[in-house]
Amino acid sequence: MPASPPAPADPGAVPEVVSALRARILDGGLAPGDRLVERVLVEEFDCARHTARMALQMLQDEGLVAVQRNRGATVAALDMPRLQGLFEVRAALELESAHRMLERHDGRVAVPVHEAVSRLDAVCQTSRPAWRRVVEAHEGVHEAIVVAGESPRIADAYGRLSGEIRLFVVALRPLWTPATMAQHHRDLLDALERHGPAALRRHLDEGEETVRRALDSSAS
Amino acid sequence: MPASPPAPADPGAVPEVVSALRARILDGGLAPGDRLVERVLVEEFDCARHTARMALQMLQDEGLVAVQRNRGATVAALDMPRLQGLFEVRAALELESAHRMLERHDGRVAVPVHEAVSRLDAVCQTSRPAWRRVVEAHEGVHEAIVVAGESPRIADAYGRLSGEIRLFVVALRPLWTPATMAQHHRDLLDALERHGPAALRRHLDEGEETVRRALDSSAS
DNA sequence: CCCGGTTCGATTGTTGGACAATCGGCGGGC
DNA sequence: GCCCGCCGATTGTCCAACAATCGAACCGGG
Repeated sequence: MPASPPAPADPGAVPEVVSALRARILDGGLAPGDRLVERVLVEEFDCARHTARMALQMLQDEGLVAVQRNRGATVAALDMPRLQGLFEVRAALELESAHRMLERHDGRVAVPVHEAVSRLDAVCQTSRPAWRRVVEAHEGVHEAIVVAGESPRIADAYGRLSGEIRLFVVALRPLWTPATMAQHHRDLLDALERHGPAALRRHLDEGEETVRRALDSSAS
Repeated sequence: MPASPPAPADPGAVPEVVSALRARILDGGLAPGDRLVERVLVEEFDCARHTARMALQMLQDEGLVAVQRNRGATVAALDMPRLQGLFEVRAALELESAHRMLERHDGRVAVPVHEAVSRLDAVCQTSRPAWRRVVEAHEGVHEAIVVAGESPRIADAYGRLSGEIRLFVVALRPLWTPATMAQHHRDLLDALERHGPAALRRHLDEGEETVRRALDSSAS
């Protein structure tokens, strides 16, 4: 008998559908506004309708799809109110995390956060980096800050936002070069140790404002 | 035809079960740790198993029940790690709300918050007030702060915590008299205008510490 | 007496199929 | 031209079943 069971520890059918759909949404295979009809999902993933329903429910909790009673589910639309609301919650969670991190490390930024910024830097310095890699490294920075706050529950809450956040950060592509991205986050570390969590607030506000312009121009 | 349809606008079977169960949990009809067996719920509420399942799912999102894969659902236990995690997220949301409120009102506390504190005061000054009323008025104060932050999405996130918060606040009963409750929140308003959101942090820390002592003594 | 493996019942996860309720659009009637 | 009622499509709920999984009781050996 093999010591390690070859079975990949089946987590159930629902998570399967959830992650498949999530991947498709984040990769752009499904555009915001697209309808998600249960019958189609059933054929697509060869599962029962209840399974598809449950999956849609989970994705709604993640903010990636919007379901309206008796009216079906659609891929979440990226409009201005959503952007603002998302960044408000994000600010609340990240600022508290930063506060906790700085409080625990005597006002210094934790090592993993420095490492994450370095990785972002490295990715951005390669010639013509894939934007996807940039986005992932960028996520790593903010996630590192949240984790450094040492509150598993805040980290959980933030994790449920991450998909939705990515949806918007990819919209930064036309306006931010990898170089600006890297520069902004190097600056952030300095400012954090110098001015405290308020620096992170300014950083997030800048990001939101930029996404806002990106949405404005793409909506026109 | 009557102008107003007598039909109470059936919101569906799931919300029915959800609110019934929520009420029972918050009123103490169901104790933390009690098992919630799907079959029993089906008989109890005369609904399909999937409906009960969905309801449990929703209540899990609210933090009132814990479901473990293949192991069923139980009423959420009030242990120390949960208390800490809950108050961490709560602090993040309330502090950001307070910050936004103060920023918008030139450093002053918004009127609805004053009114909420007055209501709490009034309830606490009646002779032998029902603790339930005190808890509700107390909730009103913190909810008013969150609403004054003028971020619907933060308010939503906070709303999903409110049931869980109430579970712990009722535990304050043995340690806080209505008088202390009222005093603490009158002081909070002063401190908020004087020292900013940091005052709210101290307020929440005190509350958490008190609940902690209550849990300690009740666990012994 | 204690310990390990085994069996068994209870409960959950998933599936399939069925039906009523609801929504949006289409066409007919005024 | 506008309003109203019908119709297809889709969702919400229910019923019934089966496999997978877990916990606990059970049992035999040390």
